Amino acid sequence: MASLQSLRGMVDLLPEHTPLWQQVEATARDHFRRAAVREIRTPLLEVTELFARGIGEATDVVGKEMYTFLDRGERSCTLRPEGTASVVRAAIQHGLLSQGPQRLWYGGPMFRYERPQAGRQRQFHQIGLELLGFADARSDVEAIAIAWDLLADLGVEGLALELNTLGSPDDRARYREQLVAWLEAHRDQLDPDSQARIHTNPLRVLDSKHPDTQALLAEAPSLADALSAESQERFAQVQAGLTALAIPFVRNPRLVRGLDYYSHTAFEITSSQLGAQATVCGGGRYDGLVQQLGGAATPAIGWALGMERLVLLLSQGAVAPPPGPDLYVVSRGTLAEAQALLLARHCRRAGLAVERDAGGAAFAKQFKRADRSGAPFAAVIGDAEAEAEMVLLKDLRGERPDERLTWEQLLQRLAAA
RNA sequence: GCGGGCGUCGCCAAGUGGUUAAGGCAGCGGCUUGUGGCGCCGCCAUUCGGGGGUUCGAGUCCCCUCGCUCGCCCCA
Repeated sequence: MASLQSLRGMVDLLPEHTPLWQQVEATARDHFRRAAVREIRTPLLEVTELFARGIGEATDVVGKEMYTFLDRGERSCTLRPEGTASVVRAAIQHGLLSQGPQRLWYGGPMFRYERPQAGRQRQFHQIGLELLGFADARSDVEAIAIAWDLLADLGVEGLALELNTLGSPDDRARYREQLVAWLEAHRDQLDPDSQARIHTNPLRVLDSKHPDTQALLAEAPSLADALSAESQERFAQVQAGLTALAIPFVRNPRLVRGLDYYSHTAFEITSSQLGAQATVCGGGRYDGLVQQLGGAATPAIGWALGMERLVLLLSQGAVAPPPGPDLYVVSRGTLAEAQALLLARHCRRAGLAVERDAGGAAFAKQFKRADRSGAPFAAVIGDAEAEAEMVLLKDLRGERPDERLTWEQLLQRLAAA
């Protein structure tokens, strides 16, 4: 085939699917508005170092999934693989944080060079929340609640909130040492992937899907035991807060998350109906990131929600057929066709959705197209109507007889319909 | 990066080595030159993702390649 195609993993969203996306976006916007969260938009392209430093060199995202290239100035640029690093960078760059805590949301395409599969594309879309400058456990609860309520309001069912704590950076460092030592001692019993991660990303080993490794891990030192009293108390507060809001959750001690910047609360909202890529929304606390990217030490929590996966869940229900226009204008004759364009504009200015037949076709054909457009009414202008500056209103769905009307009468009739 | 499945018209789809590649939907034209939804008639793939090979002969067999898809990995 000589014809051009979209790049692998880059998906077109066709007109029949955009209404559902628009509905999700509108609902999300409304939830953010009600939660006093403001939108921020950042570039799709950033210097590579932002992600290398922010997400972590050892992560899969940075190590093998980034769209990175040299621009004409020989700078290494990367198409953003996630949103948080960019938002934090922008907040630092523009001094947002010196104006107090920031409640921000963002949305848009992200890029990860992976093998596509169900619920996974190379260009995909996220909506995300970032609460910058909030340290309290209550902000963790609030962030999660915003995601939970949004999903519930959209009518997604069968979701599970999985919750874990990664502890403070100190807890994590201490635990990491214990874990590495233990993994080292059992190296030969681990699967190859896990062996490779012992030093680069030991916590990820805990989440290995390998059955043998998983069985072995039952003996490993647990993160929970390494937590300081403060971290434990903090985690208890988060759980109590969720319980107070009647948001059900499941503790998952193996939930680690792939990005380096997380600490304390980590969570995922999953659905069993998504196939292998079950996470709809994932996030957590990242108290160290702002500082790591050159800002003042600032606690923060956030999450990102995968639009494609969410839409996948939503479209498992019945999809409403796209609405047709309010009016379809049919015309024949030179004068009439000129008037049809004027009439269409007149009605559009009055707020109606109007489709005008390209004209030229046989009259019968035009009515056929009018019918298929889904419009409830057709406005007919022929030579006779054009001379008199009238239109014939035809009821395409009901039994009402044709009416000969002036343009203003037409608008009134349609407004009443 | 590694496995499995698949690739015939815009969509669905028959066809399993033998002359001209069914059919349905959509589209276009007509029956009906100012009136649609139903019906009827006609048109709509020199070609089976692409390239090689086997054969007298290939959409049908073999090889390579590209793409789609599901899974691993990872994550939204």
